[in-house]
Amino acid sequence: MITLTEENYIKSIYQLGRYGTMTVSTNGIAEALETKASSVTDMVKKLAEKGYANYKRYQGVSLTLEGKKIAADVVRKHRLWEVFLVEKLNFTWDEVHDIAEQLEHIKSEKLINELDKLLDYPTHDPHGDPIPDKNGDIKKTDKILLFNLAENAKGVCVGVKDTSSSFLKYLDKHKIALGSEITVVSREDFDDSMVIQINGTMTISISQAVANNLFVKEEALD
Amino acid sequence: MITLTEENYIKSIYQLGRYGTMTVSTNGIAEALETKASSVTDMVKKLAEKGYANYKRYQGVSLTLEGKKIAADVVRKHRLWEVFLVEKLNFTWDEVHDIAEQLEHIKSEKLINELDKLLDYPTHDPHGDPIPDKNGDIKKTDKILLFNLAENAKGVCVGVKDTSSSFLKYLDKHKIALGSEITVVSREDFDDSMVIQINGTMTISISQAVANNLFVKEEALD
DNA sequence: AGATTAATTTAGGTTAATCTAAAAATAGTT
DNA sequence: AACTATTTTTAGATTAACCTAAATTAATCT
Repeated sequence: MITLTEENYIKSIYQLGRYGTMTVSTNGIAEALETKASSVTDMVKKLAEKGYANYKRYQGVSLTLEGKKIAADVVRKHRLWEVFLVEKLNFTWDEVHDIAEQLEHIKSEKLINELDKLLDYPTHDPHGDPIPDKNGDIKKTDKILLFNLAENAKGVCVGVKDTSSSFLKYLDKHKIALGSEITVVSREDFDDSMVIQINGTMTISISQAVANNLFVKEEALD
Repeated sequence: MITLTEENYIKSIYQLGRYGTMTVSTNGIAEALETKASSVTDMVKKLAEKGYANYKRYQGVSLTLEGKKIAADVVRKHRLWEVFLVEKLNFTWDEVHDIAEQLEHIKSEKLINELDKLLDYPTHDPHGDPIPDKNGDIKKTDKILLFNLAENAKGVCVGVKDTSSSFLKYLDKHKIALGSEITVVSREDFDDSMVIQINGTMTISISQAVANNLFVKEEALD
């Protein structure tokens, strides 16, 4: 049996280590989970004993195959619930994270499969993040940060890196949503800000912080 | 802040004490929660300290107003989720209890209100139990046990007392569901079994155990 | 390479929720 | 009313998850 806390640690290791492939530091986990490094050491030992993680002291942690399976499952549930909240219960994308954080731990295979069906098998959550399938596989898209688009280049908004409520509300305010077409009108060397046009209409100036937290899929120029 | 465990104890006290009005015994709670009486004593003290329960040693427990509010809220969530599982996710009434037991602890007022709306404000769960409203009030129906129906009397099935999977599957097998019309054809003094007719067609003999776990609303005779 | 800094681990302790076994209070019975 | 049985409570331990402070290992920088 796996506890809720263990699941959260495994999920963190999975996400910090780019879907479980890389090795993760004790401090990194501690920061992500808002806990202390010493607590992480304890837990990581336990996860290793249980066969969910590979761990040698001072060498960082990674997940075993079994650990990755568990992590992908939790992430799958988290993201499906987020879709549910937005699609069926009128939540906005900045409201769903904390609730999905609770719902991701509900245990029932039938529940999650039926939810998947109800939502018509979505591939991405409301923030554009991919939803792992039943086997834990995720479809990778070739998204890049808006910051890396050249002047005059065009892209479609496909995701956000920062999912904080304040950032998402900022995007809402400026009518930037998943699917919006963004054109880089000009870039400013001085402060790395850029002027962009949204869906061919509104033109605004955005800071480097914004451009570095918005994923786009680049489009061919006309 | 209230913990998951505290919520479960409060819910038990609420349900064992007929929606929080009566006093409940330590052993009763222990049995309901499959734990030991000594654990119950500890927890009940804590609940009293926190203002959720009234407790004097050796005198049993009851809920304060605040405790009742919390309990009703948990029960409301449990039953709404059960409706959701059956109505939207193709679950049968014998499958929903354990999952609702997990879902009832999810904390989000908006979530539960939106769920309520999605389900079109149901008043009863799939087993016929009433769903408390936002204020914790429940609509009481004048249901009686099938066992208490006289010969030739008619009733409509409105609920089950035993919600175990085996009992619910028994009912499914004999095509007894909420809303079914049941006529008492005859009663047997010897073993307290009775012969009933379901929806004017199928006639079967049921044991006292069955008749004592099925709630009906009596109908006037023709 | 040696010294300093940073990251990680160990040691020892705390809290919530549980348990067993023993003691105390209540309830039931003659 | 006294004795017995049952229920409930107390006392003392255990486990999971956490913490602080000190010790250790690794990384970085002259």
